[in-house]
Amino acid sequence: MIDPPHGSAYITRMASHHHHEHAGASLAHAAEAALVEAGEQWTDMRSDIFTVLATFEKPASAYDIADLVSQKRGKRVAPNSVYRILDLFVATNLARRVESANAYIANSHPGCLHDCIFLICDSCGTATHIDDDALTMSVRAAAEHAGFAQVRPVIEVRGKCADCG
Amino acid sequence: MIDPPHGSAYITRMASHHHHEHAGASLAHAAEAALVEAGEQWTDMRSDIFTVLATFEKPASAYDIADLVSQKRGKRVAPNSVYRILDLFVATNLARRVESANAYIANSHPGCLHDCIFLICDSCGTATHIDDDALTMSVRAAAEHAGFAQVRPVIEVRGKCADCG
DNA sequence: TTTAACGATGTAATGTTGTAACGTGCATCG
DNA sequence: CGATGCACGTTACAACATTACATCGTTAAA
Repeated sequence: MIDPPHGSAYITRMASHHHHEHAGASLAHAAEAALVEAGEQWTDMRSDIFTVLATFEKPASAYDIADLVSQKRGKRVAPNSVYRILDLFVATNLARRVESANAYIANSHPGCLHDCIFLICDSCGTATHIDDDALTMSVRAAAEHAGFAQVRPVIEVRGKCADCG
Repeated sequence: MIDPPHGSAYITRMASHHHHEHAGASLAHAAEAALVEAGEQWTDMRSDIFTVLATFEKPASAYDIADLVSQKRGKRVAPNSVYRILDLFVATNLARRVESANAYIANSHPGCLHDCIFLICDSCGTATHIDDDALTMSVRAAAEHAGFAQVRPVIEVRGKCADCG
């Protein structure tokens, strides 16, 4: 039940700012750069998994990814392998886990560290994210004030998105 | 993957204030009162499940509860039955789901509606909660500003508690 | 008083999410 | 060459959650 969330030694500081919202190939390149920067390899498998994750219109479960990558490769890829790589992605900030959906989402600006706020639509399942450092810092501060250390905020909002109104 | 979180028609407004932190039998009584108030029955099964949940020192999974209640009754209680009742408890605000732990926790002041902030220790698994309406209202506001409606904030912080420092 | 309806719980099966343990292939480097 | 390390494969299983349907007891209608 204790579920030490995929933390790591990789992420150590809050990045200073400037957002490039990447998409498609550009995002994959940014991801590759970030991973290499972290001293990890950008393999075909990792590339495929990242692409599927980034292309998926909603938060993707490990099994969603396993299925799609299996198709793409014409060979079964076990969930196990997907989890390994997702854990790496989360540790290196290439992806985020959406706790309330047991699913993952690609980070559209890797290299940029935030406590994201995710908005997940209960109707269509899509997720968007907000960056509001003032808010997330307040949450961190509140937790630290309560004696917590090494805090990792999980801030998600379930609801109905504008489209599903 | 879409995971419309155990919402319901029961909870419709934000309560005005005054906290009584209940414990033990007092809490069970408060829970019973709240459930009856909501037009539901306070059965033996519900009582047993609530007691186990309230007594459990950490967020309890449905299976944790199923095991303990089974012991107590000397008869197997299926997870299924536990989930049903947990869903009811969440709907009536007698309990909360801790999304990042796939587990549940008793509400120590049922009848009092909040967006709780949970602090979960990655070492010992215990959870505490903070009520900070200013903060949670800001999160709600941010989500609504992004076009979301019927929002249900999920605010949890993983970290190391003071004891595990 | 039978019987219909309903709510709560039981039973069984199955689906989904997540981990553990161990094996294989391949590159690098002494 | 052989050792090491890393990525990935394979198998099995554990943990979490839902579905469909059956049973039982109480209440309400006929």
